[in-house]
Order: sequence, then C-alpha cells, then structure tokens
Amino acid sequence: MGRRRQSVTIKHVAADAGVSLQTVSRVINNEPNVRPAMQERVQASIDKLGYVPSIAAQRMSGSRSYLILAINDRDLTIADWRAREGRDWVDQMLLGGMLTCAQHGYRMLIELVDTHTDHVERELGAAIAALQPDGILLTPPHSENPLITGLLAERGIPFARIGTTDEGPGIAITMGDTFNAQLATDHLIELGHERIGFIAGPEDFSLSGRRVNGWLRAMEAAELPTGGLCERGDFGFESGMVAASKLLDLENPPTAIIASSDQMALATLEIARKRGLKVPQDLSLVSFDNSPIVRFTQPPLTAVDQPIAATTARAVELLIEARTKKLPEGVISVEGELVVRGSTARAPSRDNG
Amino acid sequence: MGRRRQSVTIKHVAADAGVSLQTVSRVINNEPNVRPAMQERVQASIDKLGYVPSIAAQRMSGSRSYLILAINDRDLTIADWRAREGRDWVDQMLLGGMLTCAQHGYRMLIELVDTHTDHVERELGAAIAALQPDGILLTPPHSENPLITGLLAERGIPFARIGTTDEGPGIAITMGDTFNAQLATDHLIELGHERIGFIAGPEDFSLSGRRVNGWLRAMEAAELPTGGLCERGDFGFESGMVAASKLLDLENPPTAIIASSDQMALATLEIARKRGLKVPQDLSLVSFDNSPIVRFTQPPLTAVDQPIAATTARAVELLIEARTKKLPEGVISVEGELVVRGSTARAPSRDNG
DNA sequence: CTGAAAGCGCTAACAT
DNA sequence: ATGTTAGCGCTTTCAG
Repeated sequence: MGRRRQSVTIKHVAADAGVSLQTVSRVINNEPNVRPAMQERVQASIDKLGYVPSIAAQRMSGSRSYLILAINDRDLTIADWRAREGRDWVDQMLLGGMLTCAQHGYRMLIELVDTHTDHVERELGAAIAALQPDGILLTPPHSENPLITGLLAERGIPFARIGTTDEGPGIAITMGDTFNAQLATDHLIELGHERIGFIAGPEDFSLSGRRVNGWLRAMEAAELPTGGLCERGDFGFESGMVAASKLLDLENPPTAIIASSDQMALATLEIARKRGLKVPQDLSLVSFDNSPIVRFTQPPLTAVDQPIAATTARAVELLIEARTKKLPEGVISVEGELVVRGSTARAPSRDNG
Repeated sequence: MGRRRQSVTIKHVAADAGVSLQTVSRVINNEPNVRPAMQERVQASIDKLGYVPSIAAQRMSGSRSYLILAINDRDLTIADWRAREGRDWVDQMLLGGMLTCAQHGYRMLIELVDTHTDHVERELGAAIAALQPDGILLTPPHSENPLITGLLAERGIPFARIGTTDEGPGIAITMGDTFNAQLATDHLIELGHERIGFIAGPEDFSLSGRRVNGWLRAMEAAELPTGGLCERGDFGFESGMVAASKLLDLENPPTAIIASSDQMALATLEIARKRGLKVPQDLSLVSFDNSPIVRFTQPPLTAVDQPIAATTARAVELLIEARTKKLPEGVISVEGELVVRGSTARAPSRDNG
C-alpha cells in the first residue's frame, strides 16, 4: 500500500554525526581516507540509530547488490521436493551458501531455471536484469551448458561452475569425484575385495566419467581387473536394477559394488536381497551420495559423502572475492570423504565362492 | 569491479516505442489508462529489446520490492541441515513458496533469525531495512513471538504467522493440527482400537495443544477413554522413548499410539521392538510428521502429512494480495491428510490381551 | 582526508 | 490517455 520509505537513511546518520553523506558512505563500505576518530563518530551514529543501508539503493548507485544467485535445474529440483525422498542437495547448498553469504553481508537466492527449453537464455537474462546479482552459482547440468556460461561471461558476471572440470570462463569447482571414487575403491580393496564392480552414471553428466576414472585408477594401482565390471545407469532406481543384475550375472561376479547414486545403490541392495545375497557378508556395497535415506536401509550403507555444503561455501567465497581479486584459474576440487557403515565388510573367502 | 549498469532500461524501451517513460511504466505494471494499441506497441518494444525492470529501481521509487522474506529459526534450521536426517521442512516451504512467488513475479528469500537472543528485533530490523520485503512469512517459533509480530505490525509490513492460532496482527494460518489429529485418531478407531495413546509435543509450541485437542475430540466422540493415555515429549527421540515406555507400562496399555513427531514415533517403534511388541500386529503407530524417513522404517509408518508446501503457498498468495486486498481476519487452516502405511492395523482381539 | 554535485532506473504526483 | 517533474537512498565522480 502506502509507499514504505526507509525509516533511517544515510541522511539521518550524516545529520546525527554532523558529517556529509559521503563520509558515512565511506564508513559503511570500509573505504580508506577516513580518520579513525571520524570513523568512530559515524559508527556511533549508525549504531545509535540502527541504520542499515538499503540494498536497493546501493545497487542503484552502481555498487553491489549483495546478492548471490544459485541457479538450479527446475524440473530436477521440483521433482526432488515433491518426491520427498530425503534428497537434501538444496539444503546442503543453503547450509554452505547462505551461511557464507551471511558472513559477508550477502544473501543467497535460489532461482529455478529450465535447462531443456530454448529460452534458457531468456529466463536467466531476466533473473539477472531483475536481481542484478553480484555472483552466480551454477549447478549441474547448468554448469556445463555453454549457452549459460557464455551469457554470463559476456555480461561479465562472476560465476562458479559446480561439478565440472570443463575449461572455460568462471570458476570450475568439483566435489572431488575422481578422488572420492578412489577412496571408495581403496576402502574395498583394503577389505580384501578383488572383483569390484562399478555402476556408472549417465554419460551426459561429466562427473560420471570422473568417478569411473577414480575407480579405474585405484583398481589399476592395485593391479586388479576391471574388464566387464563397469555398467552404466542413469542415476535412477530402475537402471540400477538392470546394472546390478548384469554385474551379478557375470560368470565371475564382483564381491563388491560401488554405485554412483543412492538410488542405484538401493536398487543393488534390492537385487542382492532377491538373489539371497547377504549384504555385506556376500556382497559389499558402497553408495555414492550420502543422502539421508542411505542411513535407514538395512544395513545402512557405506557411502561417499559429497561435500555439497563445503563446495558451495567455497564457491560463494570465491565469488565474493571476485569483486576485488582475480578469479583463480583451473579447477578447484573440494574432496569428499567416505562414511563407513554396515554395507561393507571383508571379502568372502575365496573357497566359499 | 566495473559498475555494471542495466543493459536495457525503461529509457531504451521508451525511445524504441517513441513514448514517455511513464507509459512504459504503466504497461509494465498493468495500469489502466493505456490504449490497447499503445499497450501493444510498448509491449512489442519490451519483447524486442528483452527488457526486464530492475527490482532495485522499482523498490527505490517507492514501489514493490517483489521480495517475500521467509524467516526461519536459525538454530533449528541449521541443526536440521547438519543432521541430514531428511527433515525437509525448508524444501517444502520452498516448493510451495518459491513457485507461488514465481507465478506472481516475486522471489522468496530465506532468512535465518535467532529467536533466543535479545537482539531478535535488531536482526529482523536489519533484514527489513536491507531488503525491504513486500511480505514476511513467519514460521514457528517466530510466528508466536510478540517481539517480532509487534515489530512487523508497527512497520506495516504484511506478514503471515504459520502454525499458530493466536489472535493478533498478520495472517494466522495453521496446518490443521486439530483436524489432523482427529484424522489420525479416527483412523485408529475405525481399525477397532479402543485404547489409543497420544504422545504430545512440548507445551511451548501451541500446535502441541491443538493436536492433543484433536485426539481428545475424536476419542470423546467415540466415547473412548483418554485418562492417563496422554504423555508429553519434546519432539525429540529421547523424550519419545520415555513417553512410549510410560504408556506401555500402563496396567491397561494402549493398542495404538499417536506420536506428535517423527522422532518420537521412531522412539516408540524402538521401545516396541525392545519389548517384543510387533508393529502393527501388537501395536499400531501413527507419526505426526510425514518426513522422508518414516517411509524407510520397518514397517513404514502411517503418518499425518503436514501440508507445508500448500500452507506456504497459500500464505504467499495472501501476502501478495495484501497489497491490494485487505488481509483476511481469523485463522486460516490448510488441512493435512493421513498417509496410511504399514504401521497401523486392526486392533488385536481382546481375548489375546 | 572530507564535501558537493550528479545520476543510477524507476514510479508517484501532477500536469496536459 | 499520455507526458513532465521530482525524488527515492546511495555511490561515484570531481573539488577542495
């Protein structure tokens, strides 16, 4: 209704402290060329009046908007929310992103954007024009969409590409997929497993390939065979069933399986149960998301924890720093860790097989 | 870095269409007094240039900020995020709130605020001053904090109080706690249960009382006893263990228990297991959140689904309407529903007891 | 080091 | 029905 104007503005502070607007502005923004005594006097007025600058006005005058935009895929995100299966990707992003933003006086805003339509650019362009964010966080699959990265680069908006190792403009930051897969594989190798199967994710997610590489690397380092031991799924349950079946149908089936997603791990668990294979006695199983549900299965799953919060936090920091420092070149990797639960155990002794 | 100015402004559109800024503004805001032909001409220029108004500028000139602020309790929210136990309250709020906001050209922004400190007012005041939101969504326990509701009322910012029936300024909107508890109780009564225990939530959450009332009402309507059948917990697991034990220690113990939270339901399940009571054969159990985890227990729990998304969506709608229409008086209730799973069954026949 | 002036993009209020 | 003017709160010039 009635136009709500700012209750306390920079003018009030200036008047109270008996200085010019400019000096107040300098104090707010921690700029140099303010004598300590002056700085204190102004700060006292700010505190006294409870003054907080209007972000809109700051943005208007060509300064920052103090807004970081996190762009998520609309369909995937809404599907997760509706499914209510405990996938907490968004929460973890908020945990890492919001808190880091808050530390620097920024806010994080989530924006859902369709990848699959031809008006990605329009949707994104509109969000940028309306909000004028100081930085943008791109999550898969957006982080590998050249239409998007191109647009952002062109407009000169700092952005981070989460979950990709592609070269290009903006900060590339991954969750250590290769490293994490090695971690999981090494864990199984240490438990004496020699035939370790891997259920990969879909090819259009580059992280799928990196995870396969990590597994390959660890297997090769241990001089273990990999031939025929890698099947590909699409991250979903059904595809996991198919892949797990194929692996267990092998003449010489694996004694351990690493699945690239929680759903595919759940599917593997289901297939094992159907075949009378006990987990972990007969088959060890490692999941590749550490989403909440994997703790509630029987047995709870050993899982690679994707450091979503830490990665998001780091990305936000870099984005905020981008205003002053130069963005780092190359790929940044925030490594995950393995959470060992009940689904992995020593390999069954060979004579039992 | 370089001040990033709007690429296409209202000026460009005005020039392109050969009209005044004001006319463009009128078209953007769907205001009257624009001839259809003119409206079309301007819209054509807008589309052609891909113009999107700057929210900052709109807000600056005393118009809307197109921002809805959702205020959540900092400690509780962060604890949930860190625990990674699948509690998806925030996600459901986003699902209902963000999508509804988007339909109206608004954005929803989450802000974490400490309830327990003495500077609640400062924190909230700062958020308001910085963001100048058009509406605010208050979740428990903030929705019942008079310091907050008072501040908001004073500043004349439209706000919704979610999960409360308290009188006062702002829109009060509940998730049908009384109704939902009745629903759960009626379900058990229909299954032939006559002794139905209830584990209430803590007293400082008003919804705890409303849920108890729903249970009482249903029991009384069926002329069933309630004496000694209500224990109180604090929503947490431990308290659920204590409460469930007390109920099952009764001389004439209940054959069914309704727990006011998922954690307390899980605790009841655990206590039942320890005592060799089979769920649902010996004891039926209903949970009062429908958070993701209750689907992964053995057996999966029958649960009251809290319509968080629907409630948030409704609240956002009302907040946006508040600009033009008057806010509704009284309490709005968005009712939930019962999701029947494997933890409820016919009451054990009396001669077996 | 501090201040004064100009302007960001938009809309409310007032013309016409 | 359309155009003009003034100003929102702040920062960036540019002067002192």
